[in-house]
Amino acid sequence: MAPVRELTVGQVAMRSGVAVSALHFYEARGLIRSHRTAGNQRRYSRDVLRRVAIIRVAQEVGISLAEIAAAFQSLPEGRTPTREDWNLLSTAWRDGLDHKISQLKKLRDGLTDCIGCGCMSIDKCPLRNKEDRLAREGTGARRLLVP
Amino acid sequence: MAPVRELTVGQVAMRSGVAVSALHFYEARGLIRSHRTAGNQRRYSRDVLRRVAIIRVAQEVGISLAEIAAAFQSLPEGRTPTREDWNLLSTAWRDGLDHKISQLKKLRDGLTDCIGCGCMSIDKCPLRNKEDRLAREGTGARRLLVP
DNA sequence: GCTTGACCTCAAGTTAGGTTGAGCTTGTAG
DNA sequence: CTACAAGCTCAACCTAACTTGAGGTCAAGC
Repeated sequence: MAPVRELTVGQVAMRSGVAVSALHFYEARGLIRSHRTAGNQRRYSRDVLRRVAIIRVAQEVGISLAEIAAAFQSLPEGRTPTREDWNLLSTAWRDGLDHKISQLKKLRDGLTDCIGCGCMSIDKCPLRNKEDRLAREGTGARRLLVP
Repeated sequence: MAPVRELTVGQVAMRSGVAVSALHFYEARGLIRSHRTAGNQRRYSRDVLRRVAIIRVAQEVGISLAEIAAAFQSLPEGRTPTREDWNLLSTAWRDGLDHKISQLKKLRDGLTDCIGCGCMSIDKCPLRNKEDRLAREGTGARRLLVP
């Protein structure tokens, strides 16, 4: 059987469903890595597919590329990450995810309660958190927080 | 006791925790409404605070302003929304929120399983959905979907 | 009556996350 | 060996969601 072949950008794009330009972009942001052939073309090892899959899912739930990149720092540099490595990553995200899930549930179930409760002065409404988590973190577009 | 006083932008900004410029912006986007004094200054009725609170919470979970605006279309034009009105709104969002919640749970609980399972060909991985929900909806920044 | 702070408008700038296009190089199939 | 698809780089463009700044108005206190 064929040895573990390396992938071209096009192949990664096909299999992961993201555009080549996005892969270039992720690489520039340090989310994925490649090495080059003699002819300066990118080659990826197979685990890039896992990374990309995680990137997409994480993004879909509102985690920024910067945060994903930060989380990926915990992954090993040289070798292909093991199941354990990935597990650590999801554990690191757990608190943020838990918070997000509870916010979503509140929005889903409790919108009316909270909205109707007359407690709209920000510092008291349970929907809003006293820590002012929405405080700016620089200018520009406001990002979702999963600290 | 004082009658129901109208609020100035500054007051709304203070009480809601969002910048005056953001309130202008929301108004331009049709998310909130005001009328003007003789001197061309904005005055808001109290229920703007509820709207703003919802906007912030909805944003925090990844709903775009456009989607929020669309949902707000269901609110009554002339009168202050009742608890029932708000309830309808959250009901309308329920499916999207349910989906998001399940995605988050998968990410939280199942990252390792899925990542480790070797099923990384997109069309088969349970973390990814076959409907290609990530398909582009125009160019530019990719938005979270809560359809 | 004047000053001070809150408002107003409108244009331009910013960040995130990519896409698009031009111009040039690689690699593979016929 | 020659097409021609795939790659490469780099700069420019795009949307969302705001902020910043310039230049001018309004209103309440002293």
